[in-house]
Amino acid sequence: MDLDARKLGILKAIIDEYILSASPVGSRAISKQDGFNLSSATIRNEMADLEELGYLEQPHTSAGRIPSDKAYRLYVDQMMQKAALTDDEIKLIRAHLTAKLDEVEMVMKQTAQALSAVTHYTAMIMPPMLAANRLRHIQLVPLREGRALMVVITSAGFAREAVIRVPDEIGTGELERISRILTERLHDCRMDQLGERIMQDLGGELFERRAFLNSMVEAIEHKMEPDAPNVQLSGATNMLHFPEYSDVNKAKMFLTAVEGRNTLYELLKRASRLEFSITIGGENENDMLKDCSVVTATYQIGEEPMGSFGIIGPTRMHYGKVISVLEFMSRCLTEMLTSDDEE
Amino acid sequence: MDLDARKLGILKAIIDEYILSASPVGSRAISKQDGFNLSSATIRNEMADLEELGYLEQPHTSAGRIPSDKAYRLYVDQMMQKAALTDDEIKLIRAHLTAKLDEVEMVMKQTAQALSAVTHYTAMIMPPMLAANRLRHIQLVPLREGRALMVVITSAGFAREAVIRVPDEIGTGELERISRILTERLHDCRMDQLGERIMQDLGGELFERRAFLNSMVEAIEHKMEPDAPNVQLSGATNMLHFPEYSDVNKAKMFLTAVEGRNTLYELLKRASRLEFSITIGGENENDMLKDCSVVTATYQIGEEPMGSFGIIGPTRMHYGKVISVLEFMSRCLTEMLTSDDEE
DNA sequence: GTTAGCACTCAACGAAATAGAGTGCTAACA
DNA sequence: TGTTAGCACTCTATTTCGTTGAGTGCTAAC
Repeated sequence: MDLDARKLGILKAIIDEYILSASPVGSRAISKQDGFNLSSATIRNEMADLEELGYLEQPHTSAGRIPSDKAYRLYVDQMMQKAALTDDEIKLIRAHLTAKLDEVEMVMKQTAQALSAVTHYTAMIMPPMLAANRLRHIQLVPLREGRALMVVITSAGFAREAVIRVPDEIGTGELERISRILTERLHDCRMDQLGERIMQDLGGELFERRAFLNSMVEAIEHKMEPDAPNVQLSGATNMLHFPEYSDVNKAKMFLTAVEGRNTLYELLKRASRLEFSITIGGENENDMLKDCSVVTATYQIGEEPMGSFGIIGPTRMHYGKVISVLEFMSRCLTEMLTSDDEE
Repeated sequence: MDLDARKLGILKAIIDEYILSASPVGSRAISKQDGFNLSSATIRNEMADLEELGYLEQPHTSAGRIPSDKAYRLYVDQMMQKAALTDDEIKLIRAHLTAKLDEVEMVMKQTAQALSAVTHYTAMIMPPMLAANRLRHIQLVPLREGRALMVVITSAGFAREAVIRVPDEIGTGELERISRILTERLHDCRMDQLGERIMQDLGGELFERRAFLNSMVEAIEHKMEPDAPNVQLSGATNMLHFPEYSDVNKAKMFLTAVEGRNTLYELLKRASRLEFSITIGGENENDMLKDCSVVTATYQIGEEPMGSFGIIGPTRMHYGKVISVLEFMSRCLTEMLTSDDEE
């Protein structure tokens, strides 16, 4: 028994239908569709075959069939057409993004909102990883009693702050001097090499400040990698509109899983290695997401991949549309973050 | 007919019971309690009176009674005892807050999490309003092509960044000079008076930079007030545990209302005027929150009120505990943000 | 003023009946 | 050999209806 063209066609029709209706698809519904001039009985035979092959499942004897994860995988890999964005959708996205966004955090928030608004699924995005950025400026500003605020600014215009301890013997003037020397010497140094460079280059001139520089490096390194709490989430409640989540307990499970950002953080971190990824139902490592599909993409600054973002929805997701939206958004983001109009 | 001591006692017993059980309280349940040596029939008579007075409601004829908003108001104003925090609760809060929190945003996040974890309700917090802070440092860092990153640092150690346009004729050296002059002259100026001061004081020395300074002031003012998207939220899904929200639609309504932060922002902004506030059910202006109670408090830096935070829960909320938790948290936050150990 | 007693109400629960969608199989057909 | 009509069968979802039990309101007696 083989997956011939007709079986494929029927499977595609079933998946398309199920994505819309969310309820098991019967043989009659398919046989009535244009294109197949087959009776429901014939479709039934084919459906039985497809079930045996693992592409369809039957919730119970007298129900229609629903696609399995395996079917979605086939669908995504071979059968699906991308759905171009409508003008309205593009407008909606632009409306979220064109407002003057001068903070990255705002860009992240707006992106997540745009994604969830346009797809009606749940959107998530991880802020940029700054490892590949280059240093532009370091400034130490004294606060009260042995503390200073260190501000580090990168080539792409990101700023990171941290409060650090300052040994008593370092005064305001000295902080200023250290700032100036570091800014001068480390200009254009990759952020993830800052540690080595500070330690190597500056042995001479700032030798007696070794310990202090060490604590600065530590603070910088800590701030460059985004953390779980920095993951932006939007539209988690969208899931409640889907019949899959009409059961309060399922909804609770899902919402609890995404509310603590750790799950999403892991997801996005792994996803940042691939330009694009689709994970369907059981393919997810996280048990909480066994009924969900996750589609992710990445954005860049210049040529350098900076972070990832994505959509979580029911396995019965409108993949074609989601993929198009993410591709579009990836271009938008890369453009926004790369252009000079952005922080 | 009057609210005598016995009626008050019975009302309190009913409210206490209902807060625990969430289901209508019958006369027998009260008459069996120690303290009242009254038969259920007597209680029934009193309950009928209390209903007539507007303190109790009956979902249907043969059900027990539930407290009205008016009853909760009376309860909160006159009858309730504060519930001291248990050691475990204090530990839980400290566990969230003692981790080295060097960014305000992290403090906000952790506070919200601690509040929702310890109360099992939904917590929200608004980041500090910096109007009353004083300027500590201004730094302009050139980015590419006519842009600079402006970093403003305040006395309490907060930093705000904004990308601003720089006229072509202003070079790197000039940016440095402007930074230095502004930092010197405006040192310790209240953030909300920065605009006037810049414009008045510096007419002479930086006269030809008037337009540029103007755009700086504008950017600063924009960044000092927290925005709706900055409101931190935690534990929204906690509400799903309560029988009040076992209906998916109610849950959806609530979650949608809090997901868009605007509602909460309005709530907290209004709340920041009062040191403490309790709003019960229908007292809420927002229709979405007619079934909820909102309890808010404020935190300070030094003597200056900085922002507000609060709890949203069902009207059947454990007010005594929530109030204690918020009072405790208010002290914690004020201490954290005031002490030198904080950004 | 308090209480026992009783008839009454109403939501909640569960069993039984019904409807309807859909299947699998068989036999006939092209 | 693939396709189709027909039919018995299965199983869920929905409705109906009786039952249960918590709780009330009222009355009459204490």
